[in-house]
Amino acid sequence: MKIATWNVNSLSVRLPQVLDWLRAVQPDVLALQETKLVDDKFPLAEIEAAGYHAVFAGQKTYNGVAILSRKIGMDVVKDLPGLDDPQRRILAAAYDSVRILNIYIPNGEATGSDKYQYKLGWLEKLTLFITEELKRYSKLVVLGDFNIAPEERDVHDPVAWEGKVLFSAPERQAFQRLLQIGLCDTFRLFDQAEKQFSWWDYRMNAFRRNMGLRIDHILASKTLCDKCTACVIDKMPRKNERPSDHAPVVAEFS
DNA sequence: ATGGCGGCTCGCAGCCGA
Repeated sequence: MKIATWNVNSLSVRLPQVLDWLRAVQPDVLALQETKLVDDKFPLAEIEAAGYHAVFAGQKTYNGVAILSRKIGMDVVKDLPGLDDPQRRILAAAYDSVRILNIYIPNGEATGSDKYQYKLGWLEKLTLFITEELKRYSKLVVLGDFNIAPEERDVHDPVAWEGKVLFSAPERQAFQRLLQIGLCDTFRLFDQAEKQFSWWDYRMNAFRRNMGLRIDHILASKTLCDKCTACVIDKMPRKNERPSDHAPVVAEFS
């Protein structure tokens, strides 16, 4: 089973690239973030024509998440329990015994800002929700745009980023808590080349200079980590004309 | 120190992202 995540930064702009990528990579599940589309405008016909089902939770201009899948999703959840939040940042669905939890964690703007507090609160509620989901599903995948670089090796310039949003201690601790409650970072189950990132700023030729961060992740429960055979970042779509600033991440399970 | 790019909108300037 091939499971992927991609922050597309507008699905209406990136739809042709997503369809090309589905054809080339043939994932069983693709979790999308930042669709930036209300549900009425979700391109369901094009996605079904490509051989995929879809569940989606959209809003205007910002955020928006979707899961494309070969099978039909069941037990769909679109809200983070305990948080009254109009922002569409979470989408869970079950595919047979495999639970997929697609998340777009808030950016946080800057440490100390209101948005940073919102991010930390969101992470607390997320941790509680995952704890409950693990009780219901032994095969759980939590994937998406985490907006957290977990370790120094996930940052092109850790000295410059020290204490900054996306790499601050409270955010990294929240990420570690997700590992403590029973998830593994599938990317780190395998030997990886150095300086592997999933996001590069559009500015300053950051992609060409590989000035990036690894902030898009695929975490899995113990049962699935034992079955994980690969996890890679696919940089090819970042080389497209009009690319998303994020690259897809792909994990495979036997 | 700033803004740099790209996508969005009750749009043509200002916001947000990371």
